[in-house]
Amino acid sequence: MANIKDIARVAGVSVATVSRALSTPSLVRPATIERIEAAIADLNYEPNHLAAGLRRQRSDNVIVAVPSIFNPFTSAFVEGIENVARANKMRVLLGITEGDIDTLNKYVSMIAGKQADGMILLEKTLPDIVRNPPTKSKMPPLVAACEYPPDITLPRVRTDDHEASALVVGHLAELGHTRIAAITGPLDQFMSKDRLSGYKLGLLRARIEVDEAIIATGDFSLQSGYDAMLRLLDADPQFTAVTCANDEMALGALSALQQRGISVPDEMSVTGFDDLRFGAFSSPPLTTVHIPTVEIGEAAMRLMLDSLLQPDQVSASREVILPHRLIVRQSTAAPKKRRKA
Amino acid sequence: MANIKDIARVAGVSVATVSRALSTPSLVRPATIERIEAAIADLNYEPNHLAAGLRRQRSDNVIVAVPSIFNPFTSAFVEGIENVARANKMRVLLGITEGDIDTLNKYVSMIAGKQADGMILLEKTLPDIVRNPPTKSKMPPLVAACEYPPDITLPRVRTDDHEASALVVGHLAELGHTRIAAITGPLDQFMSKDRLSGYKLGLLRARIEVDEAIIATGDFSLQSGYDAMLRLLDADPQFTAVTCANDEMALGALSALQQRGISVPDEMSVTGFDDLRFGAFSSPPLTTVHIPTVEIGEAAMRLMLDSLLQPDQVSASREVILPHRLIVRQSTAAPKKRRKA
DNA sequence: CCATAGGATGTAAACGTTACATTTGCGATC
DNA sequence: GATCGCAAATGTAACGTTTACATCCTATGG
Repeated sequence: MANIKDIARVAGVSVATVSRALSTPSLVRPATIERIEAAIADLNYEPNHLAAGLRRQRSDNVIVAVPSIFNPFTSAFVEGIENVARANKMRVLLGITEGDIDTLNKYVSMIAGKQADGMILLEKTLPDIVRNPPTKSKMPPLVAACEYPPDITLPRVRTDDHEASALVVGHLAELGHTRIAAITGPLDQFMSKDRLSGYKLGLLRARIEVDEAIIATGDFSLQSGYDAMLRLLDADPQFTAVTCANDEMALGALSALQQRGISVPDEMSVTGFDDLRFGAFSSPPLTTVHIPTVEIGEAAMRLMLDSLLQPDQVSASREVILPHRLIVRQSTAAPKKRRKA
Repeated sequence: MANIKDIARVAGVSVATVSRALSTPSLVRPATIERIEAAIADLNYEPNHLAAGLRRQRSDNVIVAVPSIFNPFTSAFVEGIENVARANKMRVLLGITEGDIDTLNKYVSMIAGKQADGMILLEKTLPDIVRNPPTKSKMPPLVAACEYPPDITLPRVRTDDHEASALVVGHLAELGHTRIAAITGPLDQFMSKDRLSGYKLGLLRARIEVDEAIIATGDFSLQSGYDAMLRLLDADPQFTAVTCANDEMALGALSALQQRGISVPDEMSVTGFDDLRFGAFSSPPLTTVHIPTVEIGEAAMRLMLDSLLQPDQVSASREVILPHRLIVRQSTAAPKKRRKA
C-alpha cells in the first residue's frame, strides 16, 4: 500500500503538506491540494489509521460495554450510540461482558492501551476503577447509562424510571383498579429498585396499600415474566391488574394469562415498560411506557464526545434525563368482572 | 503512562526482552519474566495497542456490517461474532450501514486504512470491491452471511432457507391445508427469493398449485406482516394457512388476525421463520423454523479467523451451511372450520 | 582445552503519521 | 532598498512497539 511519502513524492510536496491537505485543507493552496488529491487517487492511497492514532494518541474508538446485545433494549441503545459515533468519525467497539466484572475491567484497561478513547456503560455493575480511581494515571472517560446508583460521579443519561413507574400505576388506578400486582426486575439492579419504588409511589398516590404478596421478581426475560405471572395467579386470585418492569416480562405474562384462559384486558390488565416494537403487536397490544432507547444511546455518545473534547473539565455530575410517556393500548381497561380463580 | 522503555529500565533488561516476555514468554528466562512482571505491576503499564498494531500492520478488529442492529435477528448474529472474536483476542467494530452502499464501501476502505483486519457482511447489497477486485492491492478478507447470491466467491455461512421453507409448507400440508398463503420478504433480497422458492417447492411436493393471488410481500417488519395479512384477508377469503418469511412478520400477522377476530389456529394456521424468543410467547405460541442465528455469527467469525491466518490461501468458496429445524407450537393445526369472510 | 551449539539478551531499524519549529517567497510599508 | 508580515510549504523529531540480526554466555562433546 502506498503511504504518505509516496503521495508526497508523486505530488512533488513534502509529507507534512500532504498531511495538512488531508486534515486542515485551509492551510494548503488549492492548486497544491489538487495535485495531492490526484496522487491519492492515482496510487489509491488510504491513510493508515494506526499510524495516525499512534502519533495523536487516540484511536477514535469508543467501547460500549453491555452484558449482552441479544436483547431489543440493548440493541436499540447501541444503535443510538453508533448513529452519533458515525456522524463524528468515531467507531463503536462492542464489548460484551456477560455480566462478568473481570471482563468489564479488561475493557476499561483497553482505554489505557489506546484501543479505545472511552467507554459507555450499560451494566449492572461498575468497573473497579470507578470506586478506586487511579492515582498515577488519569481517569479514563466513562459515561453511564440507566443502571447506576445516584452517588457515582460519572456523566450519565437515564430516564426518570421512578416517575414513569408511578405514572403507569396511576393509569391503572384511574381505571378503577385497587389491587395491582407487580413483576419486578432483579433487585440487585438499581434500575429495578427504582421501578419498584415508582410502583409503590403510584400506589401511595392512589391511596392503595402495598401488598408484598402480589409483588413477584423476574429477571427481565420473557420466561421470567411468564413464570412470575403464574406464581402471582397461584398466590392470590384477587388482583385485577399487573404492572411489569419491562415489556419482555409483560409479554411473558400475557402468554401465561392466555394459557390460563384469563382474558386481557377484561379480566386482567397488564402493563409493560420500554415500548418495544413487539408490544404494539401483541395480543392484545400492550399498554406501556415509552422509553426513548435510541435517544438514550445518542445522548450517551454525545456526553462521551464532550468528555473527550474537554478531558480536564470535571464533566462529572453531568446528567441527562430523557422524557418518557405513557402509551395506552388495549391491554388495560377498567376492571369489569370479577375473574374466577 | 509508562511505556515499554520504562519497564525495560526498571527491570534492568532491554525493550526487546520485555516485548518477548509479553508475547513469547518461552524465549525468556523465568527469573527475568518475574522481574519484568514486577515492573509492569509497579508502573501499571499497559501496552500501547496502536504502536503494536502499527508495527505488525494489523488492528485485531473486525468490522461487522449490518443495515441495523435494532433487530433481534441481527443482534443475535452480532452476539455470535463477538463471542468468537473475544475468545480470539479480536474486537468487533460495529458498522451500521442503514442499507447505504456508500457507507458500506467506506467500511471496506477502513480495512485498507488498517482500522480493521477484515469484515463480516450481513447486507443485502455487496460492496463494490467484490465485483471489481483491486488490481494493485490485495483483496481484503471478507466473509458473507446469509444474504448473498450463489455466484460470489466469498467464504460464507448460511442456512438452507430453500429447504427450510419447504419444510414449513410441508408441515402445513400434512395437517391438511390445501390453500396456503405466503408473506414474503422484499424480493430484491436473495434470502427472500430463496424462502419464496422454498415455499413453492413445498407446495409442489404437496401437489398444491401456486396461486400468486395469495402471496403478499412485506419487508420483514412487524408492521409489514400486519399490513400484508390484512391485504391477504381482503383479497381471498378461502385460504386456511399463511406462512411468513420471518417471525416478526408472523407476529404482525397474528396481531392482524386477532384484530379481525379470526382465531389462530382454529380458523387460520400461521408459521414464522427464525425462531425469535418472542415467538415462543406470542398468543398463540408460534410454529416456526429454528435458525441458529448465534451460531451463524460464530461460524462467520471462525471463517474470518481462517482467512486472516492464511491470507493467500484461496479460502474462497468455503461455505458453511448450518442446520435448521421445525418448531411446532400452537399456531398451526388442522383446518377445522371454514371461517366466515 | 577448544570448538560449537543454542539459549538469553541486546541493538537498532522499521511501521506511517502528525506536531512543531523553520524556511521560503512575495507584496506592502517605511 | 531594507524591513516586516503573512501565507504556504518544508524538515524532522517524536509516538511505542516488534523483530531481524548481532552478540554474549554457558555448557557440552570431542
